[in-house]
Amino acid sequence: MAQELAEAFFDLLISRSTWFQSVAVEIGVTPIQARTLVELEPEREQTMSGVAASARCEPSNLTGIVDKLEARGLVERRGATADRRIKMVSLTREGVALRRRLIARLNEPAPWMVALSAAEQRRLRDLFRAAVAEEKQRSAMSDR
Amino acid sequence: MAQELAEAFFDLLISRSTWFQSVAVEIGVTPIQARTLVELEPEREQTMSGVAASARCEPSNLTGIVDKLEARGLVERRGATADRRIKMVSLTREGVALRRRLIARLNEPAPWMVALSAAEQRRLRDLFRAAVAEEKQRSAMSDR
DNA sequence: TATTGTTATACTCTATAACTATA
DNA sequence: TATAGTTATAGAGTATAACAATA
Repeated sequence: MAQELAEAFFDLLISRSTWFQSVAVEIGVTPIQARTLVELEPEREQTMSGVAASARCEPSNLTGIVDKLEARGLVERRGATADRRIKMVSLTREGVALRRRLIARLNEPAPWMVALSAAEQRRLRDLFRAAVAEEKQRSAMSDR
Repeated sequence: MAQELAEAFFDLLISRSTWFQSVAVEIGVTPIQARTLVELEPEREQTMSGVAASARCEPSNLTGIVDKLEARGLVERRGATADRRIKMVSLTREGVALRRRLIARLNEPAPWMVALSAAEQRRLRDLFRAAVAEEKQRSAMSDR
C-alpha cells in the first residue's frame, strides 16, 4: 500500500511539475529564474553562493541567472560588506511585485484541495510540512 | 487553510523534484531521458510523436533524446507500419531492466508515507489518483 | 593558501522553423 | 496539401575547471 501511495504521489509530482513550468512561462520567466525568485525572499539579502545553494544550482551558473534578472530590473547586487569578495543579492521593488504574482499563482489551491474538509486540509498540510522537513534533513546529510 | 495546504504541497514538490533529479543521475540518465523511459511502458510500442506528447517535449527534441537512448541500446525504433512515415519506439531488454530499476527507486515510499496507517495510506493514494486525473483533464483542455 | 564570485568551455535541453518522405 | 519525423539553429540550463580579487 505504501508502494501504491508512493506511485500515486510520483504521478502527481510529474503533473504538478508540468504545471509549475507553465506558470513560470505565463509570468514571463524561465523555470530556474522562477525558482531563484521564490528563494529570494523580500527584505532579506543573501550572498550569491547562498542563493545558489537554496536554488540548487552551481554558483557559476547563478551568475548568468542573476545577470538576466538584474538586466530586467528584478534583482540587484551590492558589494557592501566587511568581506569585499562577497556580493549580496536582493529583490528590487519590481522583483518583489513579480515574485508576489508568481507565488500567488503557485500557491493557488488545486480543486482537489479545496474539496477537502478543513480538518483534512489541516492534517494534510501538517503531513506535507513534516515531509519537507524530513527531505531537507536527508538532502543536507547527503551534501556532506 | 486550503492556501496553506497548497503552500506546503508546493514546498514538497520542490524538494521532491530535486530528489527526482538525483535519482536520474544515480541511475545514469538525464532527467528528460528518465522521464522518457518512464513513459515508455514495456510491451507497448508508441509513435515518436506519441512519446513526445507524453513526455511533454517537442517532437524535434525527442529525436535527439531517443537517439541517445538508442545509442546506449535502451530503446529501438522500427518503421514497420502501414504508414511508412511513422516510427514506433519501444524499450529493448536492457531498456526494460533499466526502467525497472529507475521506477523502483522513484516509487520507494518516503519515510513519512510508511509512517502512516494503512487506512491513511489508502485514503491518500485515492486522493492523489483523483488529483492526477483532475490535472490531466485540465491540461488536456488547455492544450486546445 | 583558501574562498567568493566570475569567466570559459562543453554538453544538454528547449522551442521554432525548414526540410524529407511519405500520405 | 497535410502529416511524421528529422535537421538546423539559437537561446537557456548544467557541471567542471581556471581565474581575479580578497581574505
